[in-house]
Amino acid sequence: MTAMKKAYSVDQQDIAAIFEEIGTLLELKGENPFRTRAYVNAARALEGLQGDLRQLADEGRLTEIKGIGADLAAKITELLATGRLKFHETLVASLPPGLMDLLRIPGFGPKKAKVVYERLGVDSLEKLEAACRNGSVAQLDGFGEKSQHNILAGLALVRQFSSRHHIHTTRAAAQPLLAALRARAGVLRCEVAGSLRRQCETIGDVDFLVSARPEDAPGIMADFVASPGVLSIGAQGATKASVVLEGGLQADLRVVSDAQYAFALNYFTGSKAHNIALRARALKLKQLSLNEYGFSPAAEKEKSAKELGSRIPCRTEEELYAALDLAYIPPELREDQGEIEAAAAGRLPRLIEPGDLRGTFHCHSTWSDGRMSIAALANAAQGLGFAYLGVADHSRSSRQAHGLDPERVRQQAAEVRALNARFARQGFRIFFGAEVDILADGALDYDEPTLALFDYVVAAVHGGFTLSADAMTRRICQALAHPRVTMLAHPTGRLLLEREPYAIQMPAVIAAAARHHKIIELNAHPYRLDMDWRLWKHAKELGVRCAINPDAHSLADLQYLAYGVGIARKGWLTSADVINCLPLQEVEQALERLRPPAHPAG
DNA sequence: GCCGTTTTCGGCCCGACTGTTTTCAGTCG
Repeated sequence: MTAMKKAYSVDQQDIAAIFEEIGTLLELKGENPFRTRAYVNAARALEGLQGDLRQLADEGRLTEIKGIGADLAAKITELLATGRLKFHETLVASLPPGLMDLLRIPGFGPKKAKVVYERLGVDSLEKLEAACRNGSVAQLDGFGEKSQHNILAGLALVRQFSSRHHIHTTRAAAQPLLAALRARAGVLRCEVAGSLRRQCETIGDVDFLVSARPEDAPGIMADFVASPGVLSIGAQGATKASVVLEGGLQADLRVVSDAQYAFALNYFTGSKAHNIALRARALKLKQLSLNEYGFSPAAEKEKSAKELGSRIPCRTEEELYAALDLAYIPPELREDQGEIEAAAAGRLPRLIEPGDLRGTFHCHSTWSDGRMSIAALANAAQGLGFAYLGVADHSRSSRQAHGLDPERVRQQAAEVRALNARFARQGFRIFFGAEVDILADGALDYDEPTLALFDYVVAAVHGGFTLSADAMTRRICQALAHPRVTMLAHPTGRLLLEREPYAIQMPAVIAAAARHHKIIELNAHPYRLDMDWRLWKHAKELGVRCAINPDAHSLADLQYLAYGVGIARKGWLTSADVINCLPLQEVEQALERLRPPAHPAG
């Protein structure tokens, strides 16, 4: 294995975070806003960068990254070489550490933070609260009683809720509101926009978009802010309202005319980076300015599309993209990660859809910690229209999950054989697998004769979390090299949203999977949706196939496959990249190819 | 601080809402 040791453990995500922070700090200091934005833009560029930043730096090609010039290239080089950035440290030291916390308050940005800091010496949430309570904030220029009151309300929210929410809980909260909006008289078209429509793993807030006649808008708005579950109203105007739902989720509603709907849907779906790139394209290609109301001639700034209607009317987003000579770009891809170039060249993939799944793997039965028998799981899979289902119960070291010893594995194998004899007539098959622990030394939890009983083996990490990132990565790569391993389970093992993923080096793991022709599991369980979608794009580029697995313990868990498909779509995956999309016979052949012959008798 | 078919200076996406203002700045998306 190649040495994975690095001089300093900063990667491009760390550098992006530092640039992001520099942007905020410069804003707090009242720096030139365009200089500030340059750092934020550079952070975005680094977050989405495919390939090896260190290699680019070594080859002196950092300035080839859009948004990185000579100055930022030098700062990246300094970070890679020393793990630190003098400029950043000086900047951090020049401001009190608690100042950044103030920005978490809704409606409270860098300019206001700067004022309360310079005029009142407020440099923490606690001091801000005290300053509001003794009335001194309301005395400041540009502030008043209302601002002071809103800051106190915002402080309470910050303390009560964290700022991002899982797609699973967000969709559950959004569903009834969406249904109510669609059912309301006067609502012509209605859709969820924003990061939820883009199928992002975590959601900052929910955006609803409605088209309606102007005279209907106020009533729709009033009903929305009075919906069940609304905790507080942040803003309510003629076309826009913003509320906080129980659980701390923010929900925004925009109402536009039906002629504006396609433009607004596109605009509010984002991402921001995608929107900016689209507008730049409209200006360059058509000399048209694009906003949420339509296209307008760039030369006539004062006459907007809002007043005159769009220069190019579009009823749907398909028409909007066509007006820019682009193929329709699915929401999941709208991250300015090459999708516009691909759409222009007609090279967009046909993304995987939920209906493409023919089966799934990694389901737990009552043999270990699942709640359904194997037969019940198989029936549920048939109910979903699947042609196969892989059972993969825990190996013996996972004692808390009633992992199976070799003797019970043999008993389970017999049950699966008996069931398959019955299911074969219906063209359905149960694949017999196991979720086998990767032990501390990188070895597998069963001996060779036991491993040879399985149709496939899912290797999984369930312990040793105190290992260093390098050691954990080596351990996983070693398991991937094992001939009996078919796929790697929940690679980043993010058990809960609030917890950090295991500190492993995913690019190295993906490279190992490519080297050994192994499959990487895209775990669809909402609390384990793991691997950033950018890594799936990277995996695809290396030809690594994935398996979208529910890690199911109950019937309800099988529904989670939809989340896995969403993440797969964000990673540009097509049905060809996902083994679950193969028909039964081809899966049998594929698993057989990955499976070494059993040892000769003896 | 970046960028360039307007290329080494002078721009940098655009609009709604709020609260403070009497015409606008700040924040947000």
